[in-house]
Amino acid sequence: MDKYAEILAMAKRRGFLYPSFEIYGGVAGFYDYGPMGAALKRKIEDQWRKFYVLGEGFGEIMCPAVTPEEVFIASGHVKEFTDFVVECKKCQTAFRADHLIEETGLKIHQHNKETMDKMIAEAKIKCPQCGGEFAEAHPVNLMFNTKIGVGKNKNAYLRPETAQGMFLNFSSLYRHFRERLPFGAVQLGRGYRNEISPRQGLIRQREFWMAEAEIFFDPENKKHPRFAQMKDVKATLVPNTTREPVEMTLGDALSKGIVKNEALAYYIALTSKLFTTIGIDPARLRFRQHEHDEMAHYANDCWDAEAFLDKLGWVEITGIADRSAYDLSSHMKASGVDLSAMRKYDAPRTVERIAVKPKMKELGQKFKKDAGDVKKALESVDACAIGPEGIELEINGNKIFVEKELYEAAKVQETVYGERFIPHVIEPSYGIDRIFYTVMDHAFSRTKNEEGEEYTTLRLAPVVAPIKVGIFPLMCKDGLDKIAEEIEAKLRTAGIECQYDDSGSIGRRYARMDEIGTPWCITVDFDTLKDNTVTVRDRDTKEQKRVKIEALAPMFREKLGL
RNA sequence: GCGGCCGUGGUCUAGUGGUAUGACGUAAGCUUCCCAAGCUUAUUGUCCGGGUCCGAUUCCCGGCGGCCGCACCA
Repeated sequence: MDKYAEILAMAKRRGFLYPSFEIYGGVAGFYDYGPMGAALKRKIEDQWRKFYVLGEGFGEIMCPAVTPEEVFIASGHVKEFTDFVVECKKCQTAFRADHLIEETGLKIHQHNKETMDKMIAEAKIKCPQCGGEFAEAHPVNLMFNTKIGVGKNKNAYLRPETAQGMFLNFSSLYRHFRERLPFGAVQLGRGYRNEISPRQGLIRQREFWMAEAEIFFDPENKKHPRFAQMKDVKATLVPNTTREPVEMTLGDALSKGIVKNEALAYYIALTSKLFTTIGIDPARLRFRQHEHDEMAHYANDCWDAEAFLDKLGWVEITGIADRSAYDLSSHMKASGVDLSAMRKYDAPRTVERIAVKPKMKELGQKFKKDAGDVKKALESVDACAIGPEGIELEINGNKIFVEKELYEAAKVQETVYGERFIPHVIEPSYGIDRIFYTVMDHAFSRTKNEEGEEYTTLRLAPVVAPIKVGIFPLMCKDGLDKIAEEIEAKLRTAGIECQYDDSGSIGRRYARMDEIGTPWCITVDFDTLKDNTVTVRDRDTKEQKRVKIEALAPMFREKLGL
């Protein structure tokens, strides 16, 4: 068995992961977290919250997964998540229609079935594999489709990312954070993608957990107020220019222009620190800049955190993207709601501008029910758009001309306190399940004991270990088990997860704890009866030392930083 | 989605047209037991559906799942 298979077998045996719906044959792309897995996952999430909510002071929000269609039309996901696929009639190989067409040098102006079929037919594109004819294109959308309500219902999708929730609530969040940038909102929840063929276990699921932060910046100032604290953090960077890994501090990366702005650099450093804290091996972690054609439809720069996994190679576990103003602009346009922020001037400014005052009586007679829209458009028209004979406007997609008799244009003086702009967004987006698997993979260690048997230890960082302490009576005799049970109760009261075990030999019990990554084990032995001490055994060094029972809870709390 | 290989207790595995082997694990007990010791006892299985057959875990078909390759992975 390879290490990947070993980890999955162990994960199932020890209660970390179960294939979902197993008694009905299972469904690919879904996993259940067992008691150990759910605990480990939650502890990873807790550390993430410690960095983003406690450390950064961001606000955690929770939004529905079921999302009406217009949100994803505006965000671009309906279009970008739909691929047209064609299959060869002869050899059945499937290709993306747009890729085939673009390879011939043609440009696609409309992403629909008719255009794709027509272009493939006209360009006489044949199967690159066998030269066969293609069948008609069919759409493949990666979002789960559903309906809201019965009868007159509304099209909806399960969200493929949690980010949209932060954008939709931008105005409320902006007010919540007292209208000062930068601020961040975060969300930890499930996302859904109807993958065509999910494989590789937790790495590509159809329902998965993500932890996303959207930090809103003034585009003129993508500086991070606490960058000084991060400038000496080292990370392995792979820029898209050289494509060579280099280890350097984020301060250097920024001054050399490898990372474009302070905000991106800050979150690369923060991610590196978070991952080290939860036990990801820095030697198997790198940050790779996306190639220009690799970037998502919304991103203008992106660095992926990639972890090296046994068998799978380098796998993306986090994306840190500069989404610029893409999302807020799109939603502003689609919803008609203002999602801008205000950049206040140090002192109010007096400006002179030409204001257009519509004459409503004439306007009403000419434009009837459109008059209201015309009035709005006139009032916000730019001075340079005013022609000698009138103003050309676009109302609901129609070009109209407003003669100069229908309004008055006059210079006015106004006090302006600032200017409005659409904030830019830096988005660190963490794939929790992938991080979970990385933590398992990097902690998993196999050695041979003296008898040459394979021995598994999960070297989890104590902060994320599901069980912190195993408690064993050496034997169930002379009240040793009673004492052990009392210690268990005491540690639980002190907030330390522990597990009592009196089954099998002492070595077997250590082995069980080692396999689920428990960092410490306590053994109550016959000396305990004499001097009230127990042995505390360390998972990684296997060293034992005697500790007074009363000293146990404070000692573990200190080790765990509680 | 397509093609290839595969599917036996919780895990790994033997084997078979006549209800299935072993190991590990797990549980109870014995053993002053500190790194999967030993002994006794218990425990659970042929992925699902259909077909052929007196009889299918085995042969055939379909589904589901896994692995590999192609495609996909904003």
